[in-house]
Amino acid sequence: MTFYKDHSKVWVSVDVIIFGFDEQKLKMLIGRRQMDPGRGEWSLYGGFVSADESIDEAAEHTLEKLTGLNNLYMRQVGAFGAIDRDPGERVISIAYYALINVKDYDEHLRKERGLEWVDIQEIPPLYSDHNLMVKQALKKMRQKIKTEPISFRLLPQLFTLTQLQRLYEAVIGEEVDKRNFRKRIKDMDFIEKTPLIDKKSSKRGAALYRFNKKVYSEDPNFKL
Amino acid sequence: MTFYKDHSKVWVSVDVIIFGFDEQKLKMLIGRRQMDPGRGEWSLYGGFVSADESIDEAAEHTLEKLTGLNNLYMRQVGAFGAIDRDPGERVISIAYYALINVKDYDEHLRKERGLEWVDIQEIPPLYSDHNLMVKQALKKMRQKIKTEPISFRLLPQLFTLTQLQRLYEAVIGEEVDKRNFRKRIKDMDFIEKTPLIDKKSSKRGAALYRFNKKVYSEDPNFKL
DNA sequence: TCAAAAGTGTTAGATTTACACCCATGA
DNA sequence: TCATGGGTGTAAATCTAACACTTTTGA
Repeated sequence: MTFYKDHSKVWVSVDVIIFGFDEQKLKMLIGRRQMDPGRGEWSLYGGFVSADESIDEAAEHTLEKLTGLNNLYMRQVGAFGAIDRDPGERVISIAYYALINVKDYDEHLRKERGLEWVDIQEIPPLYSDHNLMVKQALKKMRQKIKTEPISFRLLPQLFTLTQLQRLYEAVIGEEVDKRNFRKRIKDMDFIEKTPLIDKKSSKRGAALYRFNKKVYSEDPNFKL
Repeated sequence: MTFYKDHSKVWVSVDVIIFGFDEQKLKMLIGRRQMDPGRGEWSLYGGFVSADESIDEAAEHTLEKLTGLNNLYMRQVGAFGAIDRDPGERVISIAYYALINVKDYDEHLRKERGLEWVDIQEIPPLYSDHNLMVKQALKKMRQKIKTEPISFRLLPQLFTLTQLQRLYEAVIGEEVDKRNFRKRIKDMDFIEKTPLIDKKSSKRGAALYRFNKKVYSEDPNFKL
């Protein structure tokens, strides 16, 4: 408290947008806000940043509290700081988005928390500026999915090319040509065909693929 | 102080990265830090977010204090919140970058403030995590310049195609073919040729162009 | 036997890249 | 007159987009 004491402090929170894919549509998790102000409104899940954690850690803790999962793909969307964005007090919030495979998410936990998966196309009005956060998160994610293989984070470990295509379409919001899509996938060495066949989705069966992280990280692009 | 009083507050600052173009190279403004901790280190210019301003306003105020200019192009880079990022106290900082035309910037003011234009290629170690902020800002800006006409913010109102090309090259960090570059510019209706000729840069003289904001905003892409 | 999803190539069009010379002028 | 930067077009290569039929098999 010695250096900056002439300046005032503010509350800083994180809000996490959790995207999931249910084989058809891109969805996100929202819940009814459990505290005042705004109790009962649809809202993102958030938490305050405390003194002993970085903002990224705060986001991870929030996400883990909510999903029971960690090590999920998560990226910062940005800081939101309009003076009156929160109807109660001055709070600056940093938004993050995370990607999960819906099946990894415990339905029991979901119900206990009173959370719902809602279609990206049908997001209701949310608390505070959360709709804006979601809009920006979607924009970032659409950008990302074109340059990085984040799709895998939204699918089971093994997936069919049709699943991958449906996901891609759901994210970018338009249909793509099957043959052209598969051609592009074939060029990506980090998407490996396995000898396994999925028989659930069709009578004929579809080859299961998986993401090979090692191959990807050796790619000149390396990230993750 | 009624709703969130169980949570602790933190200091929030903004740091502004000011990019400029001096006809040859992309540069940014840095100065010697005027306060403890870190007094004397090279640093971005920043300021604390006070209770009566949004974070965007805080950034604008900071920028105006620094340059005497307002209405500059500015975008948020993101929030930086490692616990010990600031050597003095816990401070979360939100970075912004702004674009200015170096000639609009008062040299007198620059000297008074003890600021220097440094080449993007030769940025010295900066205070705290400021190098990281700059790195991310550059990445964002390089992205942007490919999809939006932000170049104009770094050039005088009237400019030659060679200037525009030099700027573009300085930003993306590689040379481009003159004929191909000019072909692309010709397709952009919002870059208008004026009847004026610049005689400073060559004996023959080069046509001066200008950015037509109206045409651009009628473009299907509309932004700014 | 047939409905439903899987799988597979080719061609035309659009976009991108590479490349070299003449022009106008002030010094 | 010559050195300097301004200005211009074409062809090859690459990338993208459009498009339709055969296969497998469980019901």
